Amino acid sequence: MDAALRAIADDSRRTMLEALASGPATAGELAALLPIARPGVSRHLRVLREAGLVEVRQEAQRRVYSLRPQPLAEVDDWLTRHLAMWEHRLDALHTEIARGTRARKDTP
Amino acid sequence: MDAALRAIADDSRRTMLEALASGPATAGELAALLPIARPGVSRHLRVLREAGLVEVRQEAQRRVYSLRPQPLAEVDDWLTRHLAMWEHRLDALHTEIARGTRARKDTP
DNA sequence: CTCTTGTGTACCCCAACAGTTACGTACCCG
DNA sequence: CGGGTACGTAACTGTTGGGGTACACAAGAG
Repeated sequence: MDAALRAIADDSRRTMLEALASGPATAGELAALLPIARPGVSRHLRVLREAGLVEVRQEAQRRVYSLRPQPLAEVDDWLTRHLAMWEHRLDALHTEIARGTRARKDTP
Repeated sequence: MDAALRAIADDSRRTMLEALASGPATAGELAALLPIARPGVSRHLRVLREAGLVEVRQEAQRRVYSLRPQPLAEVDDWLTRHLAMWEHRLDALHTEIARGTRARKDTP
């Protein structure tokens, strides 16, 4: 999950994922719509592959990449769960404060 | 949203956020439970503050940081929306493939 | 067996960043 | 007014990571 999170923290890689969302594409096609050269794209694809976010299918000389959203679903799960906890915690704090912040000084 | 995503891609900063989830804490307290020195923590806090993930309240000489989950909620939204789209897209591709991948060769 | 195409890898460069120590600053206490 | 405390910032350093160029390599085309 950590790898996936770090992977999507990069702009270029997010763009590549969004492109792959419209269907599988070869490395060259992905490179065509990015402002960076092919080798750079190749390296980005390696990161995405190692994070489990894409998978490759060798088709003659072409390497066709396709999306694999599972790891992102895990990230989403993690975020959703933690957000729920945190927001709940914050609500509790706010009502506690509303009931009187003075209590703080009584418990150093 | 981008800033928040980059911010939580870092291990130390995620740890700090999780600590803050149990209630506000001072910079020193946060530094105490991390393996890095206070100045480093201070800079991490700056990143989190600029991403809108925490807010500060000056209390005498102490600076009390508290969680502000809104930006994370935006990240979660983004992820959820895109995941829904992508998984839907993948399902469509799979059924299309099930119906016969031969069609591919007919439309070069 | 060459030649071209499509990709990945090796190597180098540079910018960004995490971490450190040293220092400045604001605040309460006496 | 000192003096200690809790921070942040400045300056420096080592490491990481993205970018490019040059090259290696597999596979179909001829």
